[in-house]
Amino acid sequence: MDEASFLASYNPRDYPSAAVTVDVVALTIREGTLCVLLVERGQAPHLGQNALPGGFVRDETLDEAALRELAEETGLTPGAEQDETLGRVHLEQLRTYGNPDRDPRMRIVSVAYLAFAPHLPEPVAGTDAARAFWVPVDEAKDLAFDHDQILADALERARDKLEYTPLATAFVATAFTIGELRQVYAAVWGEELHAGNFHRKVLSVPGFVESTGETAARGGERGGPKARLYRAGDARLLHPALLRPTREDRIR
Amino acid sequence: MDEASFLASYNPRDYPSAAVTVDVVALTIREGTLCVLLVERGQAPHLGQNALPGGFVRDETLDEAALRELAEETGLTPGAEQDETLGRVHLEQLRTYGNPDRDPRMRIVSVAYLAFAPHLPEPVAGTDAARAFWVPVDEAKDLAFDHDQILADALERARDKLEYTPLATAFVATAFTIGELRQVYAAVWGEELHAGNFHRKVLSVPGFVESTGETAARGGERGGPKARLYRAGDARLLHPALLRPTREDRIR
DNA sequence: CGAATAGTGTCTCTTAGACACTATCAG
DNA sequence: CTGATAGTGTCTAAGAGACACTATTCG
Repeated sequence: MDEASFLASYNPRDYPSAAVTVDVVALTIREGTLCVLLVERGQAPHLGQNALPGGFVRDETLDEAALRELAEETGLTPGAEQDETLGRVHLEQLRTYGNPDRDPRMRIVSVAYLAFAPHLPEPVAGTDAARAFWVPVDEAKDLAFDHDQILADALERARDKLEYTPLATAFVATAFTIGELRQVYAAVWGEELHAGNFHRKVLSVPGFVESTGETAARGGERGGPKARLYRAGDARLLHPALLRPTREDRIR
Repeated sequence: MDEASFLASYNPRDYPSAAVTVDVVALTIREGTLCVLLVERGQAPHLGQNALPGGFVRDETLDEAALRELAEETGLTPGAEQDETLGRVHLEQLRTYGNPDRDPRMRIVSVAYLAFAPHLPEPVAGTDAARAFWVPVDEAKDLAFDHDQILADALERARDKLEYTPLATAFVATAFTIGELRQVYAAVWGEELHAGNFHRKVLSVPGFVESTGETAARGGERGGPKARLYRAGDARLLHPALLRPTREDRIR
């Protein structure tokens, strides 16, 4: 049955319907390590197991549902106030997971979202967020449902997007040094980058970063000169792109 | 409400649920022009308007639903028989559209798919596919619901994927000439490519194409030597990529 | 001071793209 | 023959990456 005839004979009770949820893969960088926001499940199925934060979609857009879930689990408030932290979160749809057997109880179609955030405060006890915590992505295993797969897809997407978009700036403060930006790439890609070449390359991409004219208050923790500060530029795509070191196994 | 507490207190009738559909953006190339498969709606809403083929998701995966819809609308049979045409269709999820007001009757969440197909036969009358037809993408306007937006997103994705994946080979026969491949790029990108440089570039990308050792039966329609034939190689990503001519307006 | 970091200079290799040119084939 | 196409050669400019080097700052 196609959509047209479905609609023509429409009666909500005549057709099977599914529950629609959103799940959010929220990524941030803490102490040089890429971390993901998880919650511990308080009920069956998968009681006690970790899972991605998510929930039922209400009378709202899918994007709104994802932002709401993220806000609830982090204890931050969304909205027009342009919160210095949550207001800067980048949110995008990842993909949708809807295998009939992905939830043991009923058909649940989940729209997964990917969120990039600068350093967020630890979720505060006493709120909805009490059950949420940040975990290094390497330690996020054995998640509930198909969330291992969702996380894997999210990480692959994140690594790709750093190459050709300026999204790395979503992980740092509004003013940042080139070294901080390089640490973002290192954390997400899991490999060190040559500092000198990275520096020159970032500055050579039009619209990636622009100078604030300021300089960092102090040098590095283990020595080194005070670095210049930059803010995100107006480019939406990086050209030329910052390609990862080629790995044959990604190609075939 | 998050997913955990939703599941714990689960009763299907207790919660609002949505209808889940798949919509398919099927692209092919006919006479050098990129075309999309459309159906004419036979019922309200949007009676008589063109729309993307799609339909309700049954007890199957989302991917299966999309393939089934495509098969029904083209009159071809899917399945393990590896049909010379439908078996070679590349199908991937595009994104999910679920704004509360996208359908006037009820909440419908639609998972959109993108299909790349070699030249398919005209849909045959007397079947479900009688209402389906191929339309050049430039002429596919004023579609029902939010299908204009879905089509626009699909075209953007298709143009991107040609750059860094070997998907162009999904638009041609199993054996093809470099010239035919170039016409695929020209049709999707909407701009001519330099024949000589394109030729050398395609052959320089490891795993993109491999020679069959054969030669085309005859030269071009308007003259020219017989071209060598190639088949798709084993690369899943093109490295180096075949980048489109840079356009400043795509970057900012 | 010694170690680490910011930032720059330089060299090599690869790639993109412009242009030119020959060979082959249809009409 | 004429015109169009297949395929190759060559040159230039740009970018990636290796390596070297200086200057600055923390401990």
